[in-house]
Amino acid sequence: MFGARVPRHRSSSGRCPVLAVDGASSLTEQVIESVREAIHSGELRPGELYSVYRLAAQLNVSRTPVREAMLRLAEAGMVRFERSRGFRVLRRDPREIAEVFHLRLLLEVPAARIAAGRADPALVEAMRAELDAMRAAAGDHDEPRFMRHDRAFHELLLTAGANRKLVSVVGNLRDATMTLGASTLDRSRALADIAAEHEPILTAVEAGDADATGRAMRSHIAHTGELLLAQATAENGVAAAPEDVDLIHST
Amino acid sequence: MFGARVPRHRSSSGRCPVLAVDGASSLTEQVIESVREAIHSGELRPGELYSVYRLAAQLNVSRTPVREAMLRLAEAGMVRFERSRGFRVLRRDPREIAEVFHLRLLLEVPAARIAAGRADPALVEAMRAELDAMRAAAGDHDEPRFMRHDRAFHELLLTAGANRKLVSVVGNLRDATMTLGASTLDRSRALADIAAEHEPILTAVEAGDADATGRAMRSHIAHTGELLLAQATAENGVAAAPEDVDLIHST
DNA sequence: ATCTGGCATGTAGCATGCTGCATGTCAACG
DNA sequence: CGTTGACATGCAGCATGCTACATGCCAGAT
Repeated sequence: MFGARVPRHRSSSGRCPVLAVDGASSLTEQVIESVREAIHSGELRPGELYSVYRLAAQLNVSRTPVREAMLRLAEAGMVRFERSRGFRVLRRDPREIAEVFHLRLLLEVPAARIAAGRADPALVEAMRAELDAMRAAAGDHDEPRFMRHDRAFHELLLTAGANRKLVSVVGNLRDATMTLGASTLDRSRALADIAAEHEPILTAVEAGDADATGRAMRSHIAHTGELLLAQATAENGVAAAPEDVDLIHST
Repeated sequence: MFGARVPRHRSSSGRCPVLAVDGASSLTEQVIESVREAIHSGELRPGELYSVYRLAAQLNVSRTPVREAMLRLAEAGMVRFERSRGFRVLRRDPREIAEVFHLRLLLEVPAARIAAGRADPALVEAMRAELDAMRAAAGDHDEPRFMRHDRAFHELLLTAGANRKLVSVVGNLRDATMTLGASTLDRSRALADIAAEHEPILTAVEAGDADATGRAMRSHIAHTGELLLAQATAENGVAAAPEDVDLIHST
């Protein structure tokens, strides 16, 4: 299990004197991160019942930060509390994946168009750096690292779109899809493909071409959505519902 | 102050035996609602420092549910914790209003178009009922009631658009703007105006005309955004930044 | 064999004690 | 009069005790 990742506290009460391991300031945030990873890695399985008690014991912290962490995850829809029984990791159904990508299309395409109108050499350079990092991560089959740089690439562009709220909403949407079980598909190929899709986006931004940027972004997000949708349906052992696929393309 | 709104607990520890007052199941949720209202009514003012300690005493509950409530509000961006100092109600700057309405345009207009294609007599009837209730509330100058029905009207339409995630995201965006101080503008007129703007939306939906529905929704949301933006700038005593106004119309 | 009721077990939720820390205050010192 | 530094105050954050409740299990009754 993922025990003892969080620093040990003193025998009795009192603030933990160990400096923050993650750079995260509070125990609660560290627990959130641990649980996120545990879900992503499959240590915490959807559908199963868990309890704050046991989790706290495994993580070597008291129940309070665990409880607060789970409450926040519950609010994000990753988990559901059941009164007097425990909490359950929610299963990501394909429907939800489709919905998230529908929203990302609605938000990120216009944002990218706006950002393209404000092409800035520094921005382009930063995005190029992230794209290179993505390719490197794809080569190493390092999915977590790939996801980080993918996210950074998109955030750079969105931030240039100058709507902070939009950036945070899209960030939450990404979080919602990052909790799929570990992807065991032929990621090696898929990662490289996805990285390649970012090239036309960057080119269009560099040229200050809003239309082209929008088109490139649309096709990239739609494609990513299809990949994840296929993966999710495969995990659940069902076929992808046509209306879910349509939802992604209904923009 | 808003003390003693939450049921009194027993002298020492133990679960509060009083049945839930609000219909809300947990104390935490009741506190959230109390604080929401207090912010909206001006009892809790932006910029001021408050503490979980004092708030818990005023509400007659222990610190835990208050803390949890404030953490959730902090995550929603309504409040910010400052280490070892307390928490602060955040001021809604005009910029944020503009951003929220920009997002609502990006999301609600397409959603309304989709929903219009699935016009359903029951839906139209339900929306008409909400619209009537809005007009009645506007007549009574009952802003909270008006807001409830306004929200219900939009949610009916969005739900018909068949993207649950979109409904919840838009709901969060609404929450983010509902924390403006009590509006003391000539609401009486503004409320009636806003209600009237819903009529063309309803008509277009009834006709199953996606284009018209989208246009009506766009102009309604843009107008509402302008109103709130003007109100926010008036509160802060500054003029509305042109780029904020542009943001709303940049869709 | 089937039903039933009480009890053991484990849980969420709330109350409360405790600690380190940020800040304000004020006295002693330059 | 300005500076500094020890102390008082009040805070968030964590640990932990306690209660009501949901559920499973098993003994005893039918």
